[in-house]
Amino acid sequence: MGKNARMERRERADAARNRQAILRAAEELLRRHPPEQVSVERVAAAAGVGKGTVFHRFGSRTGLMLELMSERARELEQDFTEGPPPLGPGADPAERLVAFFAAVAELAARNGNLMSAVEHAMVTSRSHDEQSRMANPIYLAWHRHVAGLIAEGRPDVDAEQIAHMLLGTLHMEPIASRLRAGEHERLAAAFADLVDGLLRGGGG
Amino acid sequence: MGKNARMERRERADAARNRQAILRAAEELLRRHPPEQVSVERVAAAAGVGKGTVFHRFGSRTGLMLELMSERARELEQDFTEGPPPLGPGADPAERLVAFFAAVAELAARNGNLMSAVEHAMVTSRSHDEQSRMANPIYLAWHRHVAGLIAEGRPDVDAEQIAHMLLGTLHMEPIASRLRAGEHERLAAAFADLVDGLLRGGGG
DNA sequence: CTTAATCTGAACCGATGGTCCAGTTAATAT
DNA sequence: ATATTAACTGGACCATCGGTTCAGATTAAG
Repeated sequence: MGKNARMERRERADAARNRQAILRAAEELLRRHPPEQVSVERVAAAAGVGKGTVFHRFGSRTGLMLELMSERARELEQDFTEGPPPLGPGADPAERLVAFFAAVAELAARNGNLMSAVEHAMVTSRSHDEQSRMANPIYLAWHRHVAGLIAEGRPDVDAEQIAHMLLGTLHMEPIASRLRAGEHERLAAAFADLVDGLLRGGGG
Repeated sequence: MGKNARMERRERADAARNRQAILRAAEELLRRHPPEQVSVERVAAAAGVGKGTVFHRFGSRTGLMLELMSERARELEQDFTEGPPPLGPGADPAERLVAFFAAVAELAARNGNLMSAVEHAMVTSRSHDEQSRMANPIYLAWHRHVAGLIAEGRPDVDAEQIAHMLLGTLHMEPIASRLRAGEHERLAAAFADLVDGLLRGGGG
């Protein structure tokens, strides 16, 4: 086949430009305003495009937020699946879990309202497609990772369930607001206490 | 003073009747449908009253959901503040915490979507008053209780923060759906593992 | 019965997520 | 260059929702 003859109909140049404009505009708005004040229309206006374009590109408000989150999460995923310890393989499960939550907390803090923005988008979505958290690939990957580490350290507990619980803590308003206030280290410390107790206290 | 001369302008009979009709209708709808499908308008229709009446009585959608939740939570609060162990005073903190979460899980399971309904109402509220979780008296009471028990058992950790985290787990969709499926015992067990590790593992 | 306060409910409002589609534009074939 | 075509664009439009308004109905008190 010639030069990549399949060629998959690449995204057009103007489309790519607008996609970036939209993502960056959303990012900027989220940095300055709580998620419920960042409507699709405002994002579109800030990006200098029409509302229809946003939906054409991202399918829904949720799709946009998810894409934004993916950008940030991809690197982290790389790190915890194949990076160096304590995030990556090598360290013991408790250490890795603590490191993972610290990393997530920092990611969330750096991006203002991203975590709650995704949450907010899902809850307020009026679209028909399955917007369940379980359909969110990022959440799935995180859950698999956390559940795996828990099971490794404590084969006797319901790792899947507890993983959901631990991940759930990130969506809480009282937590999110602390994140926004830059207190992610205080959060990470609290996580560490929880995880330490769980993995080192009981059955290990 | 005469027979309760202050007399406080009691709620009118028709108003009281409608209040009950609205609460029961909301309860019933919530039992059959996810919270995002239970609009104020549907509740009003099911109760046989106008939409305006609902808002007059409860102020907002959030107010209605909160009232519904309060009905259920009042009894529980009594139990854990002055009831017999293991919920009430007397048992050790770890036991009381586990019992508390088991009770909350059961309460939530019995009422289908109540927990997520309150959450949903708060997030989608367009009203101007402070709808922060911290303004929710039930949440406040629960948080105070949980934080107190944690601090009692582990004076070395950030009890306030961890209390937020533990309570936060109740709002997650994956958790809520398990609650709806009646798996509150599985949830309670997971809670127990978390709490046990925390209170008995580390510094106790 | 009169009166005054309270309650009621349907029309109305503003905002939002999402859809539609006629016109525009970039990539490809000629 | 030009023609062709598929993809892209954006603003008008829609349905729904939480919430407000207010004129008329209803209840309780005097």
